[in-house]
Formats: sequence, C-alpha cells, structure tokens
Amino acid sequence: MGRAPCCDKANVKKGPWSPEEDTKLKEYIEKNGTGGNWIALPQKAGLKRCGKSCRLRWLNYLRPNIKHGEFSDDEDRIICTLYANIGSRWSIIAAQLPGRTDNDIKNYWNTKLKKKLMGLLPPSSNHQIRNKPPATLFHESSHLHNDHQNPPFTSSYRDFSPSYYYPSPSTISFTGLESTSAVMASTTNNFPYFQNQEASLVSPSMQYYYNMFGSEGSCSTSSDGSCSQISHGGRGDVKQDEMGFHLFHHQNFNNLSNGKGGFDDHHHELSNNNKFMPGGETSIINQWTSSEKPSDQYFGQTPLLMEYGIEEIKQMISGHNNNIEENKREEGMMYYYY
DNA sequence: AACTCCCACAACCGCAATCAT
DNA sequence: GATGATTGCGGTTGTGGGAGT
Repeated sequence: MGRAPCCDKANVKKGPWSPEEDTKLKEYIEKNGTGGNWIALPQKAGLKRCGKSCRLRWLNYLRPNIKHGEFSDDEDRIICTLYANIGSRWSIIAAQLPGRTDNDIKNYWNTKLKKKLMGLLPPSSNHQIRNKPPATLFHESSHLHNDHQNPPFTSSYRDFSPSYYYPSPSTISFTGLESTSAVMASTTNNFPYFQNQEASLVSPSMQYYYNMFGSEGSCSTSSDGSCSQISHGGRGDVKQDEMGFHLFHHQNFNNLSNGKGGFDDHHHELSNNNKFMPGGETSIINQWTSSEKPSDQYFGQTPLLMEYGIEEIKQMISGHNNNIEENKREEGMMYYYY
C-alpha cells in the first residue's frame, strides 16, 4: 500500500502557473507568510494547487531576489568546482550562488554546462568520458600526471557514483589507462575546475580519495552498492547560514588498497569562525567492501581531538604527499567547502 | 505557411529525513 | 517508540517557443 497522497489529485490544477495564480500566491505569502504549512496554504490562498506545487513555485520563481538569466563565468566555475567535489547536491551548490535556485542550477548543468565541459574535449576521448563523473577525469589526469600504476577500484566506480552516469555494468570497460592524454590536456589547461582557489585544493591525492567516493563526496556506500547521504544533524537540510567547512579524515587505507578491508571516515563540522570543532556535530560513515571490518581502533572512533583552523587544514592538504601509492600508506585528508 | 525537431525551463514525482502527536 | 504528516531534495518529464526544413 502506497502512502497517502499529499492532496486530492482530482481537484488540483497541474501544469504551468497562470499570472493570476502567481499573483494570488505572491500576495498571500507576502501578507501572511507560509504559516509553516504548505499543505494548507493553497486553500487559504484560494488556489486549486497542491501545496508542494505552491512551495516550488514560490521558491523557484516568485520569491524575492531570485536571479534569472545568464550565468556568469564565476558562477560556472563555482558550479563546476562544487559539482566535482560534492556531486549533484544542487541545494548545497545553490546555497553558494545567491539568487540562484537548485532547480535553476540543475537545469543549467544538465542542459548547458555539462555540454560546455564536454565540448572542451576532443571527439576521440568524448565517448570514453561521456558516462563518467567529472571526478573520474581528475582521477585519470592524476594517474597520468604521476605515472602511477593501475588505479585500484576501477571496477568499483559504478558502486560509488550516481547510476545516472553509468550504463549497465556489463557495458563498462574502463581500466584507467585508455586515452588520457587529451583528458589530461583539457583538465590541466582548460578545465574550469582548476582555475580558482577551491579547485587548486583538489590535489591528486584528493582526486584519488574522491574517486573512491565517486561524485558523492559525502556519500556512504553500503555493501550492496547503495548510497545513502550522511546526516548533517537537524533536519538534514543544509541551510545557507549553517554553511561551514567539512573535513573528512580517512584512515586505514592499507586495508583498502587490496580491496578487502575497510575504512571509516570521521566527519566534523567547522564552525563559522573556521575552527575545527571535534566535539561538535559528528557523523561517522562506516563502509567496507568485504566481510573484513575495520578494526575497532578505527571503527566508531572520533579520534581527531585537535582543533584546526582552516588555514592549517589547507596547509595540511597542500603539503600532503601527492603520490597516490604513498597515500595508501598514509592518512589522507580532504575537505570540501560548502 | 506548415510541420518537425530541439532546447531550455518549469513543474511533477517519488523518496527519505524530520517533525509532531 | 510508533506512526502519520510535512518538508526538502534530486531525478525525470512536460511544455512552449524558436530554429530548421
């Protein structure tokens, strides 16, 4: 039995909003607010619309200070950088672009920006990257750049990435070795990801870690390959005024290097004064790829008891050994900004 | 002018998280 | 703690308009 519908489908209007409906909704909310109840709002406002539809219309179109029209180059760069680091978490990306909505950015990415990026690559390599997230390009570029061995986890990309990108597993044929020179040229010289401050922090070692997570930088992948979001506390919805830095601290990489072991991440939030708050919000992501669970030493612990400033973290990252093989034997750190 | 195709954007849908009782 | 209601998110679909034939 499915869940009860949020409204009487037979008696609600669907499809594009008329100017009259817009006016009604706008005037009602400006006068009364949403009242914290979107479901009841349409009736009160005299609209034959579903509450969800009203909410969407307000948030994406009618709300004050919504910016419409062309995206700037800066906005492009921010979107690309954040997409590369956290994947398709449009609400978080939107929080960094005042006046833009998640829907707007999502549409822009799907219809223009993605193609724009693909257009930077020669046709010969296009077919090979078409179904990979941007991070895979990072991976390939770092792989070439650092003359590494076959990357581990190549067969696991699909497990850590949105299914959106991937054809059925049987059609995947990617070793990490094919035709990367064009990709490399594009990523290092032209790829917008590398043209701003945030992007400069995407070191090869971070790319490596990123590839283990796919495009979901904050995604926990269970043994069945499914992916669940980490909890941010509260309602789980990250609001702009709660933005901060997140740090992922990876340990026990030795176990991962042979694809057998596991690792855990300790996720901490930085407060607005850019201090790492070890005792603050903490969620632990546990994941492993086989029955060999990580040791208790790493499992369920939150050992980062120091307090770092963001500059210190940046230093740690920039000074981190970029050699992937080395990193497998070291602790790795990555952070992303949102 | 009529038709088809394509694209951009708006809107919908289902799901998961959270809240309220 | 259980359950239903509500909210927010991200993927997908629908729609309208412009371009091409």
